[in-house]
Amino acid sequence: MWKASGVNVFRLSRITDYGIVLMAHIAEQGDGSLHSARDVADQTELPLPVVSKILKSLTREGLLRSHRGSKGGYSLERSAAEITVPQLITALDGPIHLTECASHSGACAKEASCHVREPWQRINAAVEEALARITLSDLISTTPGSIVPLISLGVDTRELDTAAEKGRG
Amino acid sequence: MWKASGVNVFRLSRITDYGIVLMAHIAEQGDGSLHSARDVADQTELPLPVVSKILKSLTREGLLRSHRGSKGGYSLERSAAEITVPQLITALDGPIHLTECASHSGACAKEASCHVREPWQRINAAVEEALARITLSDLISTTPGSIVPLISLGVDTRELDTAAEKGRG
DNA sequence: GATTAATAGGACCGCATCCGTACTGTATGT
DNA sequence: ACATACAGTACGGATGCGGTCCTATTAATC
Repeated sequence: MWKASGVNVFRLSRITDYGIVLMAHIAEQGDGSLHSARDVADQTELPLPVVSKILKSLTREGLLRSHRGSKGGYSLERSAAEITVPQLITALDGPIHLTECASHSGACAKEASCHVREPWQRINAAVEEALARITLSDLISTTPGSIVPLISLGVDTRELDTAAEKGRG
Repeated sequence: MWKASGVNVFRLSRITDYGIVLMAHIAEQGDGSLHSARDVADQTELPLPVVSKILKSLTREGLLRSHRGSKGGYSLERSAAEITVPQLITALDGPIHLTECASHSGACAKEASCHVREPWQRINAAVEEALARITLSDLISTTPGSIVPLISLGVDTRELDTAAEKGRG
């Protein structure tokens, strides 16, 4: 059966997906370590042009510090604990606006007759908040059973499951 | 200056955006009320074909109940308080998987060398959880100052602002 | 100073897919 | 019967992501 839109529209871009992988890789080697785009590409098994492009963007957005010339490379601008997921997303995908009308007033011609604009902004804030509580260092903590990030969110995964059940009727 | 990818990729589809508006409109009239696609389209000032398409999807996903024939229309299958945002998103945009590797193992050929897969799944769950705490009735509550959904999340918006500042360096 | 290695910035295009429309079929009330 | 309204599908245009390539600039090394 068809759906109104695609199969899975609510996603981050592949560039951002890769970007987080790259940042995690760099962070794993220590906050001050230096990495050339080539090295990172080799070790993550991602195409060099893509890696290069992403690292350049992250540098321009202030998340990485670049060192040009021979023996150059990239290092974290701040410590991994100070880099949050929304910062990474914003750097690569642009500001987090789940819908057009969640961003700013004036974006939608139907604003006057629409009663959902302000709630959308709240939803947007809720998502951004949830993500802001997860830092790059959380992403590289290698304790498999750890649910520290979720606990800090006050998350009870049982509720999620329950809601999903109900959603499926 | 260019970016690695577009200006704002992390968004819901327009169909889902509309879908929430439509559901909110229907819910506003009361849980049992009946609405034809034409009426909803007229009142929300959205194109009828689009509205029709979305309502059909929502029906098939179990969020609306349809009544065919003359004097037919759509009504909520459940009360507005029992319909959550992730259910709406899932119905129209498909399951919430922020990235490919957040969905299921085997989707990414680089799984073996990737240390970020499990954290991505946690991020995904965090977002879904945050959204699951917001119901359709929250969206139509017309109390402008209400931050009940945010409070239930334990959200402190000052932290978000601070993080955003830091992100911009 | 020449050379090499590495980042900076941007141009370009194929391809996927979202968005909206149109059309046929089926059910229901008058 | 007829009109109304939903069900399901097919289809095309436009947008923009995903990935590559090229040139300029900067820094270390010999």
